[in-house]
Amino acid sequence: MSALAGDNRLPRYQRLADALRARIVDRSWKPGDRIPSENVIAEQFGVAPGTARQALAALVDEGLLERQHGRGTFVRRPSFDQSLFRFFRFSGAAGERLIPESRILRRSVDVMPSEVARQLGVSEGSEGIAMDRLRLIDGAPILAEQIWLPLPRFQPFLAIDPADIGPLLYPIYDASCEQTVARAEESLTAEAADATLARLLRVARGTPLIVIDRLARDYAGDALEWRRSRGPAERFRYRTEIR
Amino acid sequence: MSALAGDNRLPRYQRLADALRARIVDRSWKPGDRIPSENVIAEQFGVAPGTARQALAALVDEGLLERQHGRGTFVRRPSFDQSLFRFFRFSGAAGERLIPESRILRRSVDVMPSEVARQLGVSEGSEGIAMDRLRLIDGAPILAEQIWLPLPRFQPFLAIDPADIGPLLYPIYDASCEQTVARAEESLTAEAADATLARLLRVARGTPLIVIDRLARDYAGDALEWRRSRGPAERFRYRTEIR
DNA sequence: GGTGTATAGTTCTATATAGAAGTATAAAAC
DNA sequence: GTTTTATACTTCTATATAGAACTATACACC
Repeated sequence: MSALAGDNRLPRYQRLADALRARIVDRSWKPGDRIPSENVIAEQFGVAPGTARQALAALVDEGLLERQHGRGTFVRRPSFDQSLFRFFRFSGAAGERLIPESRILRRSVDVMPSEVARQLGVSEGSEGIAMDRLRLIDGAPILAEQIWLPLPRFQPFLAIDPADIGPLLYPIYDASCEQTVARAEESLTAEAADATLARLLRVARGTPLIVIDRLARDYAGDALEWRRSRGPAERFRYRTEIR
Repeated sequence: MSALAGDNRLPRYQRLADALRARIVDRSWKPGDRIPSENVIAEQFGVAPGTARQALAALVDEGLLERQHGRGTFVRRPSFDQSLFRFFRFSGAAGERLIPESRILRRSVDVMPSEVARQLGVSEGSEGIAMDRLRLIDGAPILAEQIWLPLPRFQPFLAIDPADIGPLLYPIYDASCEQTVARAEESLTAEAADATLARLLRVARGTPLIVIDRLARDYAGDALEWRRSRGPAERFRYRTEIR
C-alpha cells in the first residue's frame, strides 16, 4: 500500500489522481495499457473505492484514461490525425474518411526561427529538424506543412529514410524517439496565398488559405513539434458548439 | 415527493437529470435562479443524496447548471457575447476586453433564403426578420453581420426602435420576446472579400475574410437565430486545445 | 457604527456496502 | 467442433452516513 504524497490540504481524490497521472507521465503506464481495477487501486492507496472512482473520473475528464464497462480502465491512446477531419472536409466518393498521402519536399537540420524556438521552449539559436511536406488526395495538393522538431530529442528521426515515412508522423515519433504526443494547442487564422504557396497548392495567388499552427506536447507538457499547415479555405470548415 | 418518470431501464440519476432539465427547458427555473439544494431534491424525488449529486453533476457537465460551494446550485446564465473574443483579437490599448459598437444598417421583413429557413427549421418561403449590422471599434469596422430571425416568434422585436438596440442582442431577445439563447453551433471558414464587403469593411477586394456561421438555439433545441459574420482574417485568431 | 460570534444552510469530501450490468475465459454439454 | 453454462472480474448504479469547508445572516458586544 503506497501512501498518498503531496500537500495533504488537498483532497485525497486529487492527490490520488496526481499519483496516477504521474505513472502515465513517466511512461510506467503507456497508451493502450490496462491499469489496475478501481478496487485494487483503492486498496493499494488505502482509500475507499468511491474515492478511487472519483480520482479515475477526474483523469477520464482530462482525457488521460478511458473506462470500459466490464473490461477495465485503459490509458487513452491519443489520436490526432483524425483531428484534421474536424477542419478539412476531405471525403471520398462514399464520404468515408481518408488520410491524405504525404510527399516530403525537404528535410534538413537548421537554426530555428526564434519564434519557433520560443514556442518549443528551447534556447534561441538552437538547431532543429525542419521538414516540409505536401499532403495530397488523389494527387491533388490540399495542405502544405512546415514542421520543426527540437534536437537532440529527435536525433533518431534523422536516421529514418524519408521513403519510409508515411502520412502519420506521431506513431513514428513514438516508435523511433519514444516521444508520445499527448495533446496539442492549435491556433487558426487565414491569409492570402503568396507566389510559393500558390504554386505548391495549385491555386491562384491571393486565394484565401486557412493557416493552422499546432504545438504538440507530451504528457509532461514539453513541446515536441511545431507545425504550420496551410490549405485552400474553400475546402475548409471548422465546426464547434458553444454554450 | 415526485415520482421519477421515464423509462425505468435507465439509471435513476439519468431520469432525475431529465426531470431537472425539463424544469429549465420549460422555464420554471430561469437562468440565474437558485434551485433547491441537493438534499431537498433527493428527498423530493425519493433518491439517495449521492444519486442526486450524480444527476446535478451531469447537468453541470452539460453547461446547464453551476454549483458554488456553500452558496447553492444555479441555472447557468449563458453568455456568448464573449465568445467573439475567442475568435477575434479586439483589444484596447490596455488589452482589456471590449464589446464592439453596433451600427444597424437595415432591418426588414422578407422571405428567407431557403438555406436559412431550413436551418431555422421553418417551412420554405416563410417570412422572417432580416437585419444587417456593422460592428466597429473606435469607428473602424471589423465585422459585418447578417441576421435572420423567424416569425412570428420574434414579432415583438420589430416594435423596438433600432436606436434602442445595443450591441448585445441576446438580452434583448430575452426581454422582449422571452427567447433565451442556450447554446449555438458555429461553423467557420474563409473567403475573399467581394466588392460590397470590401467597401463595408474598408479593405481591398480579395482580402481574406473569416466567415462565422452561427445557429443559436434555446434550451428546447429550437433554432432562434441565424447569423453570418465576416471580418478581416488578419484580426482573427481562433485557439483550441485538442487531446 | 463597527467587530466579532454563533448558527443554519449549502456544497464538497470521504467512507462503507450491496448488487446490477457488462466482458472474458474456462468448463461442460451437445 | 460448436454451443451453452458457469465463473470470475470489471465498471456502474444506488444507498446511507458523517463530517469538513464555505457562505450568508442574525445577534451580541464593544
